[in-house]
Order: sequence, then C-alpha cells, then structure tokens
Amino acid sequence: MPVNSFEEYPMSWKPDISNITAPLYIAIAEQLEQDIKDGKLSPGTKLPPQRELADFLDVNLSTITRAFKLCGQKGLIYASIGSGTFVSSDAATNKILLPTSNSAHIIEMGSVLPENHANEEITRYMKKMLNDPNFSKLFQYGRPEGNAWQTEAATKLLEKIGFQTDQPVLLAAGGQNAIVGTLAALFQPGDRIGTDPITYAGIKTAANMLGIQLVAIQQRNGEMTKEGLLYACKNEHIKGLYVIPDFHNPTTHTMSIEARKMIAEIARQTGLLVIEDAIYSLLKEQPLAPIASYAPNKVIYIASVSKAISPGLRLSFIVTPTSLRKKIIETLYNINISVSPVMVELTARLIQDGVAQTILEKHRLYAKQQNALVNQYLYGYTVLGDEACIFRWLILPNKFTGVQFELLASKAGVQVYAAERFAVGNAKPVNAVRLAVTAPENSAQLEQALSILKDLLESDGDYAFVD
Amino acid sequence: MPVNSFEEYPMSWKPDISNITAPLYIAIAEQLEQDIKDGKLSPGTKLPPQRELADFLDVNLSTITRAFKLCGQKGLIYASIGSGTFVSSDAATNKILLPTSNSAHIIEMGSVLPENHANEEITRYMKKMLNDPNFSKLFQYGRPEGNAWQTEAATKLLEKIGFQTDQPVLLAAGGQNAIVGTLAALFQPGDRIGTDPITYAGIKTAANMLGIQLVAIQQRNGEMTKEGLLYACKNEHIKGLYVIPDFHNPTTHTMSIEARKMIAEIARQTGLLVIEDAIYSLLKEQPLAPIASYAPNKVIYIASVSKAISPGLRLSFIVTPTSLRKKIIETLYNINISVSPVMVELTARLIQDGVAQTILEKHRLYAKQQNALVNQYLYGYTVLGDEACIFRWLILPNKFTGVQFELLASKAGVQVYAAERFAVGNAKPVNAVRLAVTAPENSAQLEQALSILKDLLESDGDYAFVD
DNA sequence: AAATTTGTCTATTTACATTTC
DNA sequence: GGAAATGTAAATAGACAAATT
Repeated sequence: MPVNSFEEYPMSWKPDISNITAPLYIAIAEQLEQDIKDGKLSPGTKLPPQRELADFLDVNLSTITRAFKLCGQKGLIYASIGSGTFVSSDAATNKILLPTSNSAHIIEMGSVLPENHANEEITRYMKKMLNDPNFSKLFQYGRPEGNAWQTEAATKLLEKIGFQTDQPVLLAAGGQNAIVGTLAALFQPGDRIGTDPITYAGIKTAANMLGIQLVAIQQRNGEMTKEGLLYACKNEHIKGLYVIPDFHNPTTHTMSIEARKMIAEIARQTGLLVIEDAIYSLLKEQPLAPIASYAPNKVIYIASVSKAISPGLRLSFIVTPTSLRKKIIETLYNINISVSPVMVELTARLIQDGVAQTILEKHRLYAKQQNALVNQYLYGYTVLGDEACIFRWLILPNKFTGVQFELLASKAGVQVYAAERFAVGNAKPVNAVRLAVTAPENSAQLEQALSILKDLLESDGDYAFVD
Repeated sequence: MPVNSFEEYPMSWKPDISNITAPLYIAIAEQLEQDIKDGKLSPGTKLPPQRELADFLDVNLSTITRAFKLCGQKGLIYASIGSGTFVSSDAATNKILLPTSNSAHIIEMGSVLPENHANEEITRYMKKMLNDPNFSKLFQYGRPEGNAWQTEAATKLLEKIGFQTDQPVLLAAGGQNAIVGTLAALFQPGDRIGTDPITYAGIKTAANMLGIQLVAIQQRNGEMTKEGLLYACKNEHIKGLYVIPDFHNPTTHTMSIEARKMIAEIARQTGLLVIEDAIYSLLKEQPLAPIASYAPNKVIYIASVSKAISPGLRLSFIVTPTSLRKKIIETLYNINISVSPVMVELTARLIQDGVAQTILEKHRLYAKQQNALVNQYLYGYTVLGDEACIFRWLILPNKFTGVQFELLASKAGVQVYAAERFAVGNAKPVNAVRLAVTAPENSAQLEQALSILKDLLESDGDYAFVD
C-alpha cells in the first residue's frame, strides 16, 4: 500500500481528528454519524476504503474497521467486500411510522390502519363477555402460553390461513412485539439477518435497537432468489431471515409457492432461522401454505390479529420450533410479563364463536371498495396490490423520488410513505410510495386524497425540487 | 510474570482447549459457561487470574479477557480489579418467577401476586364504560403518550404518591415492560448499571437480555452508601442506577429521605441516569418524596398499576427527563407499538372517578390482615416488612441457606423464593427467603402455608442437606 | 507507602476471504 | 483467470488504573 495514496483518491469523506479526546475509533465513528445525520454525506455515498482512510488519518486499519462496525450496528452504513462501504439509503428518514398526533389537517394514508367500523362488533361482544361470572379472574397475571382453550382458538384461526400445526402457540402483544421478542431471544448484537431489499420498517427499528444488522437478499420478480439467499448464507454469514409471505409490506407481493419451498429447504439445509411474518395472511381468501409448514423446525411463524380483526386487541400468535420454545417464552416473559388476559380471552371467544370471521369478511369487503376507488382515480398509473390488500404500492413516474413525492403530498394534505423508509442496505430504492387505503376515515376522505395525489402525479414535477 | 507460575497456583478451573475448532476466545467462554451450568464451578468460586489462565493455556492475556467478557455479559461471572473474577451467586438459579402452571398442589408464596378480590370492582366499572358510545374507538391503535385526559389521570395518581410533575407521562405495558424499554433506550450492550446487592430479579433478566452488566453498590443499613455509589461511578464506570425506593423487592426496605437526596445529588453531579422503580410506592400510605422530585433531569420514574390496582391492566406510567423523552418514546413504540387503549382508558377512568383509590384501600386492608397472620405464625423469627407490604423477607436461621429452604418448602408444598434468586454480583447473599403474603388464594391457605414453614424453621435443619 | 496483583481498554499485527477489474 | 481491492476477524502487544498485600 503506497504511502499517501489518498492524494490520488477522490476522498468522499475527510474526517478531522486533529483535536479529539475520546478514543480514536469512537471519535471517528461519532464524526461519521454526525456527518451522515447532518446530510454532509448523503444516502448511497461510497466511503473511502478503510485502508485509504487509515492512511489518510495515519491510524491503523483495524481502528477504522472498528469505527465502521459501530456505525454499521446503528444501520448508518452498509459494507460489502470488494465493493466498499456505503451510507445507508434510509439514514436520513425518520423512524416512527404512526400518524403524528398533531396532523389534524392531513389525510392519513401513511400508517396502515385497518378500518374502524368493525370495532363496534367487538364492543358488542365484549359486553356479552363481561357478564360471565368468572370475568374478574382475567385481571390477574397471565402467561405467555395462555390456556388450552385460548391456544385452541388461535390454532383454529391459523387453520383458516391454511396452516395446520400441533405446536401450541405463544402469545405476544401484537406483531411488532412478537418480532422484537423473537429477535431478542434468538440473536445477538452483531448477528446478521437477511430481508427483502424493501421491507417492513419495524424490522429495521427492531434490529437497530438490538444491534442486529440487516442484509438485503437479491431478488428476482419481487422475491428472494435461491442464489441470493445461498450467497448471503455463505458470504454474509446471516443467521436468520425475515420474510412476509403474503401481501409483502410495502410492495404487496405474495410469495410464490416455489419460493416458499425454496426458503424452507435452505433453512433445513443451512440451519438458517426464518421469521415468517404472516401479518397480512389472514386478509387473503385463499392463502398459500406458509413456509413454516415446510420447515416447522426452522421457522418462527407470527400471526397478528391487528390487521385482520382489530389493532386494539394488541395480540399476536407465535408458532415456534420446539427447540426454541423455552427461550422465546423466557424472552417474552422478560419483555411483557404477560399479554393482557382480557384481550386474549376476548380474542379467543371472537374466534371460537365465529365473530372473527364475520369481522374479517367486513374488512375484506371494505378493502375491495376502497381499492376500487384507488383503481378508478389512479387509472393509468402502476399501483401494485390485490383488491383485498389494505395498502397499495404506487410506482412513481421518473420525475419523482419517493421522498420527494412524500414531501409534496404531505404539503398538499396527504400523508404517504416513501420507498426510502422501507429500504435495507445501500441500494437506491425504486421511486414509489405506499398508500394505506383503509386509513382515511371514510370513502369521501379517501377520494379527496386520491384526487390530490393524482394532481401531483400529473403535475410537471418541477416543484419536486422546490423546498 | 514467571513462566509456568501456574504450577504453584491452585487453579480452580482448568479448561481443556486441546481439540477445538471455534476461535479460541469463544471456545474458552463456552467451556466456562458449560462448567458453570454443569455445576463444576459453584457460585462464588474464584477463577484463576486472567494472566495465570493465559499462561496455563499458552494464549494471550487479551484472549482470556475477551472470553471472560462474553461470560460477564451473560451475567455468569463478575470481576473486580485487584480481587479477581468470581462465578455469580445466581448462576444456577432459574430465571422465570411466575407461578409454574403445573403446580396444582403447591401453595404460591413465591410470585408477588396482589389479591384477586378487588378485580370485581374493576369488572363492574368496565361494564359501565362499555356503554359509552365512543368505546369502539378504543380498538384502534394508541400511542405511547396516550391522550391528555389519560395523562392527567396518571398525573393525579402520581400526586397521591407525593410526586408532582409537570412532565406528561408515557405509557408502557406494565413495570417490567417499562424497565426493558428504558434500558433498551438508554443503554448499550456492555454498559454497566448499579443496583442493590439483592434486587428485583426482573432487572437481572432484562439486563441480561440486553447485554447490560449489573454492579452491586455497597450498602449500609439496607441502602446504598454515598461512598459506594461514588466508587462505582468512578471505578466501575456505571452509566445508570436502578433503585426501588419504597418496599424494596425483596428486602422490603424503604429508602430514607437522606439516601434519596444523596442519590439525586450524585446523579446531578455525575450524569448518572437513575431508574426509579416505584412499583410498590402506591401501597404506602405516607410515601416519601421520590428521587425523581430531587433530580427530575436525571431520573426515569416508573409507576405500575399492577400491584396497586390490578395486574390485568398491564399498564405502567413513565416520567422521563425531557431530554430523554423522544428516545424512550421511540423505543417503547418499537417494542409495543402501543399499550392497549382499552386498558389505558379503563385505568384513567378508575383513577379519575376515585375507584382506584377504593381498590387501593381494599388492598391495604387485605395486606394488613395477611401480615397479621404472618406475624402470628412466625412469631420469634425475623420477618422484615411493613404491614402494608404485600411480601415479607424472612431471615433464616443459620442452618439454612435460602436455596436449601426454598427446596425444602417446595417439597413440603409451599413455594417461596430464595435470596439467591435476587442476588447481583458474586457475594453470597444472606440466608433469607421472600414470602408473597397476598399470593395464596385466601387466609386459610396462607395459614396452612405458614404452618408448614414454621415446622420447617423449627426442624433441626439436618434434612436441609438431604436431596 | 510501595510493590504487586489483577482486570480493562485501545491499538496493532497478521491472516484470510471475497469481490472487482 | 489472476492480481488487486476491499472488508472481516482473531490474536497480540502495550499501556493503564485500581485494589490488594
């Protein structure tokens, strides 16, 4: 390595460590973090090679490696051998995806909220349940395993998605809670997990919190390829995989049966642990068999009732391989102590008495109606997504990036979420935004929002670059 | 360092790394972990100094340091400079502290469960609430901040404990959930947090899960000393402190006002972040001002309704310094998305309408009754704890260790928890067990349990050593 | 009070594996 | 296909600071 070779190098980043107090590697990491957050280094920027930086700063190569590792664990940068290190594509986008409370005058199509009307059904049912003389017992502590009758109800629900299992389910407080619990139970800081290049933002924040790194797996036709997956196993040393088989969030893609079998096979062969997030599977009328059914010893299957029945129940079901069950129970206990027994019982009864099914059908019908409006207003544009899916994926004309369009829409009074929010790794995501079609309060509001979006799409896009 | 000095050393642990595949430091850590779990190394054992081990195995000193660090993060060993490294005193005790579901024939005095009767009051109140025409809205998503009216109710409750704050509270799904959220938000793997030498087991499992190390702070008269705390700040580099000011779990100690002020002062001076777990504070009729009131910018205050009102509500309130609020909200959102809005609203109404107060008084009355029975049956023994405290701390005669007594009691049909379950660090804890006085189903069952315990205490203790 | 013991931390050396060109 | 580029990881060296004796 020639001395001072950096002089011939177009150094994209030149940190200044002339006056620092902290240890070198921390000071370098902090400066890198600051420069990314300040926007001095924009998403996708290739950083100088570690050796060049070391040379430039006159420190040891490993000192840079260590500094980069810190930033990597925070999800700020992604590295790949041979190519270099890059600033993450989502380094700048903010993290919370719930409707902001002060957004009174903006129509919500960002957060995926199921419609509100079916909740009246649940209220009616709850009243009935309160007359049970044993109801008060539900205000004691529960357990992550629930009781036999509740577990049976959960199993019934899973059968509706075409998933037959003899494993008793575990309970968590919603899908995200189940994901965090599973990740915390099975992985260590520094471990790597494969995901789609565009995926549910919650897995990103969860991994980030636990120091787990996400690795984007190569795709073809919207799903992971065998080569890509094997490559990541062998070369990126991924220990786990996170997938959404049905109505993938945010791209709406439903995974083919071949891909499901392929992932199951690789999991069995390599020992990869698969987290199968069946968050939207219940919305499908004819769902394909889940990956878990092909590799029950390697797949942690998570089904949430939030999108299919009601978010207020704060409940999800986890089917785990027997060997991992104890560890996951301990971790869930550690995070939650228990799920609200009232909600568990309520949900179990809704299922056992068929009310859940009724609600589900209501949801599907409503989704179809709203999607018809979307198709009507955005006719001519590429808006991916099945009529039963409660969000859609709008591919933007080239004149907009997702972030630009999100900003424009927000100023025009509609909240949508840009592809960048869902991006893993350093690849620039497609120009797209996600539309939550059941989030507006009613059809009239949805139509108003769609009309605004359509106008934006048809504008010349010049003001995409105005502040 | 003399070569082969280990020959003069009574090596307490001689690992065998003759045929290993993994990296050295991992292999050493794994062997240490296995030997501790297999009981080959018992709690309190002093391990050979790192240099001796390195010499013995003919590896570099740092390789041992790294191996020990792995085990330290798992809570298996504790080290202190100058003295050496020791096997943790709780390395063998199991982790889950909920009643085991298959324990039909054993009287529960292990887990601290509040009495069940007040829950009927809550059920009645819930019925009333269900008639509200807006009830269905509670089945949508909530936010970690709740709404203004709910926050106001929480603030009212806190005022009852003598804590006036103008900070709006945050919501978490119970005390443990709040602790995990706070730890995950504010600390990194490898960070250290000070605790009492005997403390709530949940902080141990939470820290363990997040790779955070606990450091026992020196005590005098059952509370932390200023010297001990300053020492740990300076020499153990603790970044946080976990304390239970009222009815400390499991010792029942209530912290003096001087100690509260002292901790607040040190927090202000050194930047230490204090997690104040006010889990039992509501049970006190005249609680002292919390530490948070003396150092609002340094204390994260957690109040749970589980013990004071009902565990089934799965709700806790967090008061945070303004500067940490955003980070904690993000982390709570990441773990829970939201707390059940139904439970938040129910709790808020219970408080606003004074029902919470009624329930609280019922709980206190019941605790007094049960404690009177404890005093009567165990007259002559040292059973620490106020009449309003729902657990007691039984100091055992020297013939029993806590673990021995727990085992004996369990065989005799009573579940109690040994001091070892609560121990932090490598010091051998006092001979004591915790008795959950409101956990048995009724007074008759409590009397039966107390009678059994009394017989055991009066036995010669010889069979303490029988399997 | 000084020397020794002991754990901790950062930076360095060295080897390695993969990707790019 | 081979050389160069590039990131990763383990083991080592050395300095440091606190506690013990």
